[in-house]
Amino acid sequence: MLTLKLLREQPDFVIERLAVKNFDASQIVKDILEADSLRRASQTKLDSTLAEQNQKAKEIGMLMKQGNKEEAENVKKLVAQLKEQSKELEAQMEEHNKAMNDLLVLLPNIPCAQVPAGKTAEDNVVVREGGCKTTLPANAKPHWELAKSLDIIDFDLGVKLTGAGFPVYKDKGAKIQRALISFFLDRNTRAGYMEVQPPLVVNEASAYATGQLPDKEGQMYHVGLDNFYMIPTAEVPVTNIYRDCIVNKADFPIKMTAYTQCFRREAGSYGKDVRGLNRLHQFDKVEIVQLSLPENSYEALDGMVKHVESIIQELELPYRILRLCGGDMSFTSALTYDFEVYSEAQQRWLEVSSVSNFESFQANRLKLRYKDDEGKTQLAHTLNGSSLALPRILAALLENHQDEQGRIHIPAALREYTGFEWID
RNA sequence: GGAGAGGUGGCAGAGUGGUCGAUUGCGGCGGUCUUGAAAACCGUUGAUCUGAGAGGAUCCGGGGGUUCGAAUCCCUCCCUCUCCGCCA
Repeated sequence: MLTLKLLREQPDFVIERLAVKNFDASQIVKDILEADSLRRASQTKLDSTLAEQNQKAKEIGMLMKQGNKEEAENVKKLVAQLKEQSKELEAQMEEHNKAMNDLLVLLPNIPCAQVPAGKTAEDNVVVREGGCKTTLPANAKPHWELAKSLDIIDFDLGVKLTGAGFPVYKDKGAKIQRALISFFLDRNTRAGYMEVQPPLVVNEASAYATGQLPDKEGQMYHVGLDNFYMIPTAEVPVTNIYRDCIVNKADFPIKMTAYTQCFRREAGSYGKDVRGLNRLHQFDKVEIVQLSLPENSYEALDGMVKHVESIIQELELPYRILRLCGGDMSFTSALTYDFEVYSEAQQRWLEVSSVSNFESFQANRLKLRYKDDEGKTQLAHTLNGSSLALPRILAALLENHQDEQGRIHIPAALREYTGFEWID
């Protein structure tokens, strides 16, 4: 959520920047400012009415003590009138307040200056490419075929147990999952991220604070009996650790990493883009989260990008880093870098990580703040990224490290975790 | 699942109808002392909204009610803890 302060002080700037996200904010901004001034006007009136009530109440107390009952009764009548007025004013104020908030949540985060204009994924800017170019055998297969022939991931069995999008990992398939999780967590903690193990279901307040509610309700699994939501990403519980907190300035940056399973309903998805491991209802991901002072958040973002890059390099995968254009960015992000790994077998780039700076957009809803040097409360910045998501990394490993016999060669960095060099 | 207790400022913990936004302790910050630190002592220290400011308003789990006046009384919902039961 954008801050009201920004909208009040620089409405034209907000409109101009949101245009980069192809969002026409002019009407909404105008309506918000109007609701805001109505709200303030009614609050001022309400406050002075209440102040008068408070004063009269004290007066009555004094009169009662002095035994001046008659006068006290007169004042009581006055207060009764004021009370009616204030009830009306309060209702007015709440109405304007609600109108304002309803509009406020419609505005996406403003993209930072580095965000390129553009409408679709085509307009994203390639920052750099790297990693090991692989030359695949002529008979290279997509990962779902490899997984089947090696019998390490059983999609059909998952359908039997649960449904599509819930694969069963078997044998070395299960082992490599565990290896990847440990490998990622170790790399992250080595880079200064504290490992946390949060709950996999959260309450409404948490889902609201990171922005999954109210608008993305249909994308989460909901445990109706207890009104819990299954987390779509570790970002939700981990970022919420600092909900409603005023953090000591000296404690920044706060760096956390968490492995969790993630649950996404992915309603409406279909087709070849979702084949195999490309899109699942339940998947494993290791997330990194940073809470930062505003002045340091872009430096922190660069650090996260370099960190994720180093892990992909260790996995010997061909990759590229994209700076997302305005049209392809998420609602909440101010700047996003996507990592993609090339799948020769599928002839396309697969997104394996997305690293974003949300500036104060998330912190505003979270009420995550710190005291600046003047003792004023300020919103912190939040950032997060996958480091990394398992299914697509596994898909990329299978496809890029296959040989002509359909065996998979495990990259050196992973072998101490897997305990084997080949999946065959 | 059954029974009971309770939700107050960063934490602990008083407060049961009016001068309570709230005693006190710890922690934090500033100072005195010290070569420096500790200890001791002194001072200071909640958030949000509103206002140019002085100030004003709101907040004692959430919502509603009683009252001229509620942290305090009533209703309701939520949550936490303890004991019993069940159990990885």
